[in-house]
Amino acid sequence: MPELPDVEVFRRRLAHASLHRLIEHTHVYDKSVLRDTTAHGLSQTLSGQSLERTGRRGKQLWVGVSDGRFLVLHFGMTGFVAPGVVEDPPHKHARVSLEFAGGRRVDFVDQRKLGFVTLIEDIDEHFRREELGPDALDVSRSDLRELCRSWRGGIKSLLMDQSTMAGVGNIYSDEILFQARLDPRRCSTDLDEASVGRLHRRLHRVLTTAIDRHADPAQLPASWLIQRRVDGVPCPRGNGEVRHFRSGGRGAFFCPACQR
DNA sequence: AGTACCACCTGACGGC
DNA sequence: TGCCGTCAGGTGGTAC
Repeated sequence: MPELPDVEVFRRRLAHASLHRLIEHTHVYDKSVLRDTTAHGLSQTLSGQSLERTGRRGKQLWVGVSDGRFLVLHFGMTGFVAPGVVEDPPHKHARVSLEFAGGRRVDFVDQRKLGFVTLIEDIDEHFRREELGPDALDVSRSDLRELCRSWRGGIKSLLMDQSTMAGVGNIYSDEILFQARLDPRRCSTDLDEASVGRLHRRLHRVLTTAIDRHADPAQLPASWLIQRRVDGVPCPRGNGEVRHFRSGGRGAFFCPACQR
């Protein structure tokens, strides 16, 4: 689930619940989500410190620790941040939780364990090593024009490639292409200037609107494709029917009548 | 360079 | 009720 808007919501939630509070305890319920660190290492680093700032690049959330290091969270398909209080039992699928002075707790929950938690020294080096492109919200129209020109594949795979731009996944790529009225299978080099302009505008508009609505599909406009991801249902514009196809092993949806 | 396919995990759902 | 196959919004490796 978690794409850029979801992770931005997690970031704000985490910041609200945890910044500038002393970390008293670190619990690791499942060490398989830890990358390049151990339960002991994580606890040693975090206990007695505080979290001072938060940031995000694409789908990765980073947190600046008071000792100068960074905690980096990735949510895979099923991860999220769940704030609470220490008296409450941890979430069923909590893998790591931090307890703060004053009684608050934040759980890193990840049912399918496809996400990770790591501790790193240098955030820029981390993103380089991950080969993460610029955050999708930082991509300018001319950047996008250049990316479309140099990418040899389909437009949907360009949007979803995290080294090209970071943050867009399967769901939001379909939404952006629906709103930009572009066939997801189109080759990116074929896009004319007007199409690149629409794509850029919708890239930003979809992501920022989703953030404003707390990345909650139920709160997103009915004119969006997001709640009509079913083969054969009428498209939100009433022009045609939503179609399902496979794109790189992923289930993708679009409206052949609207998207060219 | 880009794509297809499998794997990683767990759980939900439909069919029988 | 239970077993089985299939599917799921992310990503990495490998083979083409």
